[in-house]
Amino acid sequence: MIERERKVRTQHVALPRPARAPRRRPRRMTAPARPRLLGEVRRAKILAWLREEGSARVRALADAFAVSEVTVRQDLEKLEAEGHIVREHGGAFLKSVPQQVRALALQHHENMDEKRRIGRAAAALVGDGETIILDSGSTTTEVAAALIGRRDMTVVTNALNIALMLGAEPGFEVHMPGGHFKAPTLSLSGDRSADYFRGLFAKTLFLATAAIDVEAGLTYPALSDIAVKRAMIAAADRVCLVADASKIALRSFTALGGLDLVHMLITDDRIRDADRAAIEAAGVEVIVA
Amino acid sequence: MIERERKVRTQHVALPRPARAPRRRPRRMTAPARPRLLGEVRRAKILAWLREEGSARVRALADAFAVSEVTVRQDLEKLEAEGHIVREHGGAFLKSVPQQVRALALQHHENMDEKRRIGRAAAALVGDGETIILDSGSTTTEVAAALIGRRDMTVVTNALNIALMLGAEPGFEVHMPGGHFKAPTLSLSGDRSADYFRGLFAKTLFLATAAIDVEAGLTYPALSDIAVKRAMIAAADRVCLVADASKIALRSFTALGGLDLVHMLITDDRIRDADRAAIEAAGVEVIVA
DNA sequence: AAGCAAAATCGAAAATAATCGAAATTGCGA
DNA sequence: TCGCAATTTCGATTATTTTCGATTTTGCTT
Repeated sequence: MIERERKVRTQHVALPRPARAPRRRPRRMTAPARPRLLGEVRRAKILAWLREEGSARVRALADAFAVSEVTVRQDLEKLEAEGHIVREHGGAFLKSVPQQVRALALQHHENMDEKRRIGRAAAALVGDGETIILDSGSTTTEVAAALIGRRDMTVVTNALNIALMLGAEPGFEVHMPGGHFKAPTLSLSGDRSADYFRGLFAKTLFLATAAIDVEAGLTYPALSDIAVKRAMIAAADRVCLVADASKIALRSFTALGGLDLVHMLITDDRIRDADRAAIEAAGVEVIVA
Repeated sequence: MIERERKVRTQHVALPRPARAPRRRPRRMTAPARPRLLGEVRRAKILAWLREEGSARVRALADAFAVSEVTVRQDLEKLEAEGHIVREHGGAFLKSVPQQVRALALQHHENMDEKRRIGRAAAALVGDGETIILDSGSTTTEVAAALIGRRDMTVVTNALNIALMLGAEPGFEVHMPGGHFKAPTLSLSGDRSADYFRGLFAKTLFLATAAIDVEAGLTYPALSDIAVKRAMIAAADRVCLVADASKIALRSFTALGGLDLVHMLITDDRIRDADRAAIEAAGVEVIVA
């Protein structure tokens, strides 16, 4: 064990330096705009850590990246200035409006683990800078949560909780259709909602559903949602259904339409082989998260 | 009196696990099993605990997070000040959902007492069964809070927090215009918001403002709100401005129009006599809450 | 009800930990 | 070698948490 003596001046020569390779960098004719990007890399990693953990302590970060706590503090200061994080005495954390808002959606706390996986898989289909439409629902809320950290996204959603979650994030533009507010789903619906989507185009729609059935197609408990969902489908290039496996081979009250309306389904691994085969036979790409 | 073992400070100095980075760890004899949580994170976890259990005792929280009971109390005090919980002798419990949503309106926790009085006075102008329009803002949020308990109300609002508050109440129909979501005010704005009000009529509009001035009229910090507010005004029979006295005789960035747009102003008793006289001379009925 | 003891809270000083400012040091490229 | 900018060091400052005694509340017994 190395004795931690503070007065030794030449201590640094013995320090382990895992990051730096002794290889010489080839000389460049054009000087790069940023001579040092090591700092940027570290900051990006700190941000990644924060997105994973939610918060970080200055000392832990200093240890992890083998830099002084002062440097970490400067990094955090920069990240804070960019609006990504909030700094506090012992470290920093992400603005967790999302956490708070996620708890707002009262019902449907079942299958959360599957829904989270589906959300991550769905988010992987979206690239930075795209425009997407997010339906309301607990699964689509998880899609929204998984999108946090993206840049230059434009999101259109009829779900108030999703708007609140993403609207506070830097790099997100959030738009909502108007309509009649329904408390159980925290969503807007009605004819006026549908009108909003006229003349609007998005790359991908993540659609929620109450029940999927090969014969009945997509069915919903309430009539009023149907118009909005039709309008959303019409406005999107690609329709991606997100639904956990418990909804497959069920029927609800009113039908939106057949499976030919959607291009892909993201679900979890509890889907039965027979169902999967039938859905794929209907021309829908099935992704198991 | 039971002596609890709290003062055990110096236990084993040498941990069996060899430290990966022997960089520098200046005198830390007492290594807590888990690094202490960030204050904000701890408060978030307390909130999560409360959402799970419904209530919590100070002693249990102190044990769970390995902090003193005083610290827990301070945390609870903070959470109470933010409007999330209600504190009582042995611990704390969660507020009702509408009350929590009220706390969502992030900024402007100033002059809350005046705003609450203004809200109550404004609500007194509204009868059961009427249709009203509620602008976004902290004062209009108080109007909404004061309306809770009414029957057969129809409310049109561009404020997400108001929609969430009232939408869950029985006896309330809530509609929202579409538009671009702005996080600081939790509101929707833009041209599409304005379009929504076309062909819509309401008895009373409760309008918020950033600044009132007899000469400059009503002024706002952002241009994008103006269109929505104009449309709201056009859709309402009676326009009722709600603003605490600190906003009187100020000017903001862009003008909506003169005081002739509004029929009444509800404010608090800090309004100066001269201002009141000037506003009344402009044809606006002034109500002091 | 009234009284009493245990438990919980409050206020403020003390202890601990983290931050800030500014000078000194280092790494890297010209 | 120099220069620049990122990083570190160190003392002073600031924020947070704990300690401790006084006070209030609660729960129980009479």
